[in-house]
Amino acid sequence: MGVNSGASAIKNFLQINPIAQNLKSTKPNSTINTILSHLEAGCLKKAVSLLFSSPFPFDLPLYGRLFQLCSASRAIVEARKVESHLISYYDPPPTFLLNRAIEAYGKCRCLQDARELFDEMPHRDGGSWNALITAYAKGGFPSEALGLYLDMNRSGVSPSEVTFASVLGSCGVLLELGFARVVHGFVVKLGYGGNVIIASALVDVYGKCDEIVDARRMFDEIDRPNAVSWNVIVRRYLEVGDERQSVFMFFQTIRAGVRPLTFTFSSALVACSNRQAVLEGVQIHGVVIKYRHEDDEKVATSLIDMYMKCNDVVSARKVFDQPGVKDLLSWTSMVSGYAMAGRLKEAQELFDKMPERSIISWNAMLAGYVRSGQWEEAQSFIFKMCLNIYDADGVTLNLLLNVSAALSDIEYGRQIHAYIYRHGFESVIYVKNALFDMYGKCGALRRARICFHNMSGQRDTISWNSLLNSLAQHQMNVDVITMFREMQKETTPNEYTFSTLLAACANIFAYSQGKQIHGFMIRNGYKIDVVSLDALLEMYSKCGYLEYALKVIKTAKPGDTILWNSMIIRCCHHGKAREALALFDLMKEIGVKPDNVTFQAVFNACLCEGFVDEGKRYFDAMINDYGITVKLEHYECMINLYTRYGAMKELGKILKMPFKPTVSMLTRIFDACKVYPSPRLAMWVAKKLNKLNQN
DNA sequence: ATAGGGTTAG
Repeated sequence: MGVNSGASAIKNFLQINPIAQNLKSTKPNSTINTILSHLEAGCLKKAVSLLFSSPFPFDLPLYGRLFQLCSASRAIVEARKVESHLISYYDPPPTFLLNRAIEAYGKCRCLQDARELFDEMPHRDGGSWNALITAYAKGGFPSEALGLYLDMNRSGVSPSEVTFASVLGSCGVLLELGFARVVHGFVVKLGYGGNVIIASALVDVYGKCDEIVDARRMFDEIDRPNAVSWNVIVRRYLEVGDERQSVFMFFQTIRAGVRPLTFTFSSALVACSNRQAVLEGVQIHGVVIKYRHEDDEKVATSLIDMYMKCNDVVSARKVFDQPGVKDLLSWTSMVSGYAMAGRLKEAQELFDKMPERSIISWNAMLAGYVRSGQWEEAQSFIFKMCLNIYDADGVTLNLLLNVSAALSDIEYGRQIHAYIYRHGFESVIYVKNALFDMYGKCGALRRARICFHNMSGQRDTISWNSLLNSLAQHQMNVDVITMFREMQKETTPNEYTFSTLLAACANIFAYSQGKQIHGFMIRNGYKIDVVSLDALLEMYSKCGYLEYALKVIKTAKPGDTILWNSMIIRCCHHGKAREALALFDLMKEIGVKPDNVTFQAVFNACLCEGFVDEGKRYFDAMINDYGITVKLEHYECMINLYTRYGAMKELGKILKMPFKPTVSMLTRIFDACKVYPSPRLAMWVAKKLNKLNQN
């Protein structure tokens, strides 16, 4: 070991041939002055190049300063030269300076150099261990860092606060909860529990390991949390999905009088977007302005994102149009916002104007087309994309697979599969999931089965949901229910699982299974969102248990008008118009606001049972009490009602509508006139129809 | 003569 290190080669050379020590410079002071003036001018390279024109040792602080500069500018070549000079003229060189050298190598990500120097040091102290452990931890080798920490303990060197900080960071990366707990004990034993940096690191590890309660307990133990501590707790709450607490802790930061970091703003704003909490988002915007962060691109990006995800496009645009916030990120965010809001024209326009684009910008735009199901547009966008990018990533491949699945284009899907194989994306679980999903949706069940089998050992909830979906899509309803049992042996279902499952139950009228699933959801505390609630209603209604569905719908949120609408429609399908109308009354009682679709459904219910007077009353109420603009569809319903039951007088009145009657309306009126004689109306409609026929 | 914790667009 160590033969490849430049520094050690020179050292070996000097040991057998120490001519350097015999050289004498005529003007040592002039050399050092030139070096200092280069450093003053910020020119590290020039300063270092002059080192060896002085065959004398320099003062120790100069080496220290040089190493620090090398660290800061990641100058590996210079760091090696400084080390050479140091070990040439000091024997032995002071340990603290070699520690600085290890740090410099670490910062330059030359872990090999750091390790060799460490191994060859004649005398090591705790600082040397710390420098190397930090180098590994920060250089992306957390397990090596932990290994070194164990070596350190074995060699009898006591860890310090610095050691613990790095070690806890590595535990966080590796999700080594057990290791972290042991370290925590040691921290307390050595009396470092009050150190805010270590305490924050502990909060971070516990949070990352999903132990948010312990994280919070640790946080509460900190005497005076600083900006980083607050940042950590806000972030960790966000990442475990407790957005409410995340936002709450953000405002606590302000109350504690701590100025939040820009990162903290971003986290809190993401938390707001996830909860659609625009009011809190606006408050955070206020804090942004108070702390003069408005023109920080990163904060602005988070603001744009928050407003976009809360459907406030105007405010998002306002932030974006502020001077000085436009960068790649905020452009991308804006495009993504438009795209995800389904405003693809605006998204594409902005995308075309972007001064530069990253793969994420391309993905964002494509995701918009995919989300809105605009497959043809997606295809032509992909064509352009292929000509312009060379760095497709996992997300790109996912989207491409979604497109080929939607178009059932298995040929294209296979090509993407080949690309995935060639570029080593096969190990990425979400790419695999999308691939499997594609084969399933294209009906290539044999290929899908192979994919699913190949994924054994790393299948997650999404893989299983995909399987259930593809079975459901092929009407294999019984298999959906069977495979759900298999799924539970391997992973836990989520809300999406249940909507598929309940739909399968509904298709085969499997009431008892459906009911069991409902019970399962309740027992296991799944939140029943609009989609699964709708699936439940559908299952109970289809299985003929309307009363039960009615019981369930009362647990819906007042905002979910759609659920009530589809429930009213379902009642009509079962010929239960009275129940449908009762539902409408119940809506009023509970405070659910009906919309135009609700009234269409209500009119249809009246049509089923021949409730002409009620229909007219509801129609008037829609206009006068609810202020809903009457659409052509509503007139259609009313005309159906009046023609079917011969309410010719009302029919005549309603025809003064602000729309041109459609052909089907006219035909229906004409037919009604034959059953319920109404000469004037007959004349009017005959004229209209004739005119149409002539044209 | 010193080190250390947090990382933001799909």
